Amino acid sequence: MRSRSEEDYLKAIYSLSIKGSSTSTNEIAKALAMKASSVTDMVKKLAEKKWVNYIKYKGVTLTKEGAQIALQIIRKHRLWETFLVTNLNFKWDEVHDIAEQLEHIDSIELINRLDNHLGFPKFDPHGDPIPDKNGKIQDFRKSQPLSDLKIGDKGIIIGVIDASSIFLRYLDNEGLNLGTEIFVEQIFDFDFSYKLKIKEKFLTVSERVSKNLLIQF
Amino acid sequence: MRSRSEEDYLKAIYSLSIKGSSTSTNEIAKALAMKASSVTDMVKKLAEKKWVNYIKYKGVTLTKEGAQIALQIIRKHRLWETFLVTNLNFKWDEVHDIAEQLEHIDSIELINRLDNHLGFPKFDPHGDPIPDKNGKIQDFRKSQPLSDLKIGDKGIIIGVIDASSIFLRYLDNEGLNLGTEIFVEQIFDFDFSYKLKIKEKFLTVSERVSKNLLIQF
DNA sequence: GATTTTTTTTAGTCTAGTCTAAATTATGTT
DNA sequence: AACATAATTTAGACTAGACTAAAAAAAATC
Repeated sequence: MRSRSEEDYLKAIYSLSIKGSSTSTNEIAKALAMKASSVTDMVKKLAEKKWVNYIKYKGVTLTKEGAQIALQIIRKHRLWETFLVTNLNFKWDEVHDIAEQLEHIDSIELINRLDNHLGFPKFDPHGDPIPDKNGKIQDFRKSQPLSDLKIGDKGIIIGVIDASSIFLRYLDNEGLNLGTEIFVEQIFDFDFSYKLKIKEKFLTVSERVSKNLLIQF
Repeated sequence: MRSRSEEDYLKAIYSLSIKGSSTSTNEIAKALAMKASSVTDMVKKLAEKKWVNYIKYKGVTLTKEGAQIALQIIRKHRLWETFLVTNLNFKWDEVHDIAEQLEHIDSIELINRLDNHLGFPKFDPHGDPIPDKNGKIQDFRKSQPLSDLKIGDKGIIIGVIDASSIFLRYLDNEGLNLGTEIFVEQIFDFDFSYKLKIKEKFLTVSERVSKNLLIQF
């Protein structure tokens, strides 16, 4: 069996290793709001259980088994978040702390039934992918029309709904290309036009455009 | 804040004090599968927090506050059990261990929303009463038609669904009165008639009768 | 390449919650 | 009431998981 603490470490290491391959004890300490010395201790224990590879002074990586465990915890976290938002009407920004507790409930049967109950969702309310029971995740993220974003949201353009050449030419002309990162600076109430920030420059687009641009968030 | 361990103790003391008023450390130890010495230690700590009254060698009782906490944990336990059975289709005998974990999730908002989502049930799938958010419990238990009982179940007759005089006369004639204790000896598959044991005597009633007799279990 | 700074580990301490074994108190029996 | 037995508490030890302070290693700077 795994302690709650061990699970927290594995999850943190997983998240950190998305960026770089190897993770330092210091980074883990920062992520978990702990001291580096505590991390060293725990990492040794995790290494003994074959959940991480650890070389003194050289950092930590997850083993296959460790990554699998981390993915299952993330699966639980995201399924619970989905449950809280879709069934209990929480706002998506209120659910993190509760899911942080629920993710440690130990029952595979429970989580599979919850998954089924929710209709096997592929993404959680934040748009993050939910690993399936084998730990597989869909590595593309959910997209939504720009018109669904709110002030302060950001994302990357990954597609269009209206694929007419006239629209595509317009986008090209304005510098709105696949992969362009946008930030919603302002939304004007009177006509729902969007003021976007793109690489330190500003651009305002109409409501019509906002409804036809797909944003990965 | 309360530790999981403290909560387990309070809940155990509450359950034990339903029977007698004061509870011994030994009883608590038995209930929690621990040693009496461990219980003594914890009980002292609970006394310091004013959750129990404790006099050396004389036993333990819950304070008002301690009882209130225990009731809230029981509330969580029974609401989660209800959720597991009614929303996730678990059998009523599969849910205890999972609810034992879920009852420690710390969020009042969560449990109130769950309560609302389930339609403010007054009894859990085992027929045990669910305390409301103020800790109030309905002290009569749920009733159900005899036809919902299984072999080996027992209960007391507390009412009828069909209140026609012809049915009531039939019951009276057969000795089936309010307060009569019945035991389900057998259920015949071919016509769903019920063989009941009543004070060492046997009586078989039809499916029709079984659907109209309310049993408190 | 030597030295300083930063990162990481080691060594020792602390707390919560458990245990065992011994001591103490209460209870039951004659 | 005295003694035997049972229940309870105390004393001391252990583990997990955290911490602080000091030592050691790695990285950065000159």
